[in-house]
Amino acid sequence: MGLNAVQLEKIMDGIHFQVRRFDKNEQVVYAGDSCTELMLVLSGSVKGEMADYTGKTIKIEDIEAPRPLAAAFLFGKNNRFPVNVIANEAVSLLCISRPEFLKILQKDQRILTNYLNSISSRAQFLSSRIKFLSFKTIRQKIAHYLLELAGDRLAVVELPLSQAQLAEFFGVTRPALARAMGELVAEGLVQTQRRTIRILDKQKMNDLLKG
Amino acid sequence: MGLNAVQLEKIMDGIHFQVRRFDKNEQVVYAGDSCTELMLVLSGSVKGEMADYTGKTIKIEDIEAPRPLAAAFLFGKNNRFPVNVIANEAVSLLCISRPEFLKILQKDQRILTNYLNSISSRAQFLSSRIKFLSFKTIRQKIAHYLLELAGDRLAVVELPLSQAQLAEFFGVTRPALARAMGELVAEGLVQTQRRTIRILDKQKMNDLLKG
DNA sequence: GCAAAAGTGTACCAAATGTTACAAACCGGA
DNA sequence: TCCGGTTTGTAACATTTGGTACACTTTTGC
Repeated sequence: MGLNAVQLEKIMDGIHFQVRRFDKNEQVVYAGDSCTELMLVLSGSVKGEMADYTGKTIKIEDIEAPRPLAAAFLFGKNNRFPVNVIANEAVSLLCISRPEFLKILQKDQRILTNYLNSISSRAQFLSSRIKFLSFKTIRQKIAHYLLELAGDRLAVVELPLSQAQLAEFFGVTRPALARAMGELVAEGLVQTQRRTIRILDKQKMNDLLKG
Repeated sequence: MGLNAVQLEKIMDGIHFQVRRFDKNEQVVYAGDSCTELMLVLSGSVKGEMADYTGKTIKIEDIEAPRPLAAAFLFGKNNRFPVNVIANEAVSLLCISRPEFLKILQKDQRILTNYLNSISSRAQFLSSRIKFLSFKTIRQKIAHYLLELAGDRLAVVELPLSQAQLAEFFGVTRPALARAMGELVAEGLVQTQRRTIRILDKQKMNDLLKG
């Protein structure tokens, strides 16, 4: 973060790289392709799609400039792309081979730090996601989610997602989520007014997580 | 990987570090502590424990020499240890501050590569674990697990885990796992003889994953 | 201000899994 | 060989969640 053109030019001096352009809907990489280069989205955006077992594809995520593509797969044991990548629009990608990229990392500490931060944050995100998925019941997921959102201080929280989005995030159906929420209300643990939720009994909410 | 004493000495030249020793059962770090140093287990082993919401602690993992401690938390957005770390036995730790460690990474490409590989592999592992957890039914988990184990060629696989261990890995109860397996047998998709499993119909097994 | 769309609360039944219990098959050592 | 512990197979019942449908409320766009 925070590199100007002059600094960039200095860093890229003596580094081999190439810029590739793709048109809208053009396939950038195929799932299973070997991942030997760092690919950076310079302009435009691409989407990662995973081939469903049925053959139909589902979108995993959008990657917009200036983010890297599959940063966790350039290194590590598995060097094959897990997804198909397709251009959302006209897009240009900066491609740098692994050895060249290592040179850059060794040359500039800011880039090294940024890259380490990026993949570390991803590992942390995945880790917290797994912790979340390990809660068995919907009640537990709600309790964990609300307590996290409220922190130590607050008793009233505003949901940042619609019920349907929240249900998808939880990996459950919307009616099931509404039902579980309704039970918590009936038991006097929370009060709800559409997206506004007041936590009445944090102690009991915590108890839910004991399993 | 693959650094001898002379090489190490050369790398560590001019680097500030310290070696700390802990006795058995001594607490090495507290959950919530800020993580500003790389900590490397030189000898002995430590365990990571998470404080349950009940107050009781559960063991997360053992870390033995020569592995690093919480490598994903030295960088990234969240720089606080997620777990308590306690010495399993007399243990010595090599501690290097983040700036000093960055110096090392810039100085030696092998260490840089090793470190990048380590974090990346972890992210990949977590990612595949999430994919696995996202299968809804036990049948799907079994199918995915067996197909992965068998690969393209084999039809007969030997389970490396007991049914109880497998159930825990799947995050389900043992009887439920046995029941689901029994149904697959009844439907003629597999044959089982305790831990030995023959996949009779790979096509149908694949179809299960379509959901 | 009205109509359409989106979001929410609730009910019903079906499907999947957890819980508990017990019997049968295996395995190791005396 | 026999015995005890472990692993595996199975059953009955309770609980949780998914699937679907529908009424109601709120927001959005015209």
